[in-house]
Amino acid sequence: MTDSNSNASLIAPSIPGDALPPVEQHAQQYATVRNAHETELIEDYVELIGDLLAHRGEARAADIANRMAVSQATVSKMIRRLNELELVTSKPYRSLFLTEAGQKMAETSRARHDVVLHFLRALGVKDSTARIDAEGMEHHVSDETLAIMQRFTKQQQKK
Amino acid sequence: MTDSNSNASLIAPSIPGDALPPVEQHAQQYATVRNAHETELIEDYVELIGDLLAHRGEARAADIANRMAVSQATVSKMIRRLNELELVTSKPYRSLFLTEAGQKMAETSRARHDVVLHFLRALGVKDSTARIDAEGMEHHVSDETLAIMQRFTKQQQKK
DNA sequence: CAACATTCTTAGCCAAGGCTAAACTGTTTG
DNA sequence: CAAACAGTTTAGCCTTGGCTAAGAATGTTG
Ligand SMILES: [Mn+2]
Ligand SMILES: [Mn+2]
Ligand SMILES: [Mn+2]
Ligand SMILES: [Mn+2]
Repeated sequence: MTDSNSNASLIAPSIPGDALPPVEQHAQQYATVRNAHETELIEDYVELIGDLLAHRGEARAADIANRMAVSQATVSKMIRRLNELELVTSKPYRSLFLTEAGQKMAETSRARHDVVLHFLRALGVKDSTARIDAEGMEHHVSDETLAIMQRFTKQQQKK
Repeated sequence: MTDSNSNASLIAPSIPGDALPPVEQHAQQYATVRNAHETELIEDYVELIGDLLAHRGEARAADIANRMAVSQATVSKMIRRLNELELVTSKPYRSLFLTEAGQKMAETSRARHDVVLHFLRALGVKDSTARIDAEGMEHHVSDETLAIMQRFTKQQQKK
């Protein structure tokens, strides 16, 4: 039992209230998350490569390693994967470039990332926190929610 | 773009199109996400086990497998991990139970999950979408953002 | 232009999180 | 009470995404 609702100004008592969702719906939740996890690192790489190309003119493996706080070996291996997925082109020991498909993914990811980041700031989250949260959240936000976030941000800015 | 935001007094926005963040800050973003990914599946398991115990009285591996849309073998392996982490206790072929630490994690995760879910609904996202988004987002929301979400939800409910 | 520094790749290791197939245990029921 | 069935575990496989250490390519500079 232990029914001491002392400082429970929080949300859910959870015990009697909310029932479990139906199995199929519940399963769908987890499956969608697993799915997002398969693509999110790829998206982050492609988005970063696009940003480096846009802001620095070139995208070197060492820059990616530094920005991601990951070893160069890890980046090198990932670049081979991106190559196989035909998202980047690369000659050994040279800067990277995005394929058509890569550019498209970079744009989409960047746009989505920005919507989430601007939304969090509009909500009142401080910039450094918003950046951290957005980096993870972006991969788990549906188009429906994204549209609502965008509307909210615009509304907030009018005031 | 070009943030005309109230509390963005921190980083200089500069050029339209947002400059890259400083390397250390950028690296911190990715590192935080990697960190979250190490614990999120554990949290989902523990949270689900807590919910099953609360709503069904027992938590069987088969139920978890069904709800997560994952094989029983996968669940069995994960239960061994949860055991080693001393989050659950289990006798072979019997229902699971949470340790003290497990109960604490379940409560914390459930509370956070609910805050995110209720926030999304308060924003105007439809329930089925909100549930899916919340399942992924919850692991990437800072305490700061969580508090703001909670405030927003309460505010919205007053209307 | 030779030496040194930086960058990049390769090889080999590891843990996490999936899977299938097969064996084992516990429960139900004919 | 012995089968049959349902639930659980184990074994073995795979991919992803990290790491370190070592060596090869490139770039810089005395
Ligand atoms: Mn991103
Ligand atoms: Mn990201
Ligand atoms: Mn979750
Ligand atoms: Mn995630």
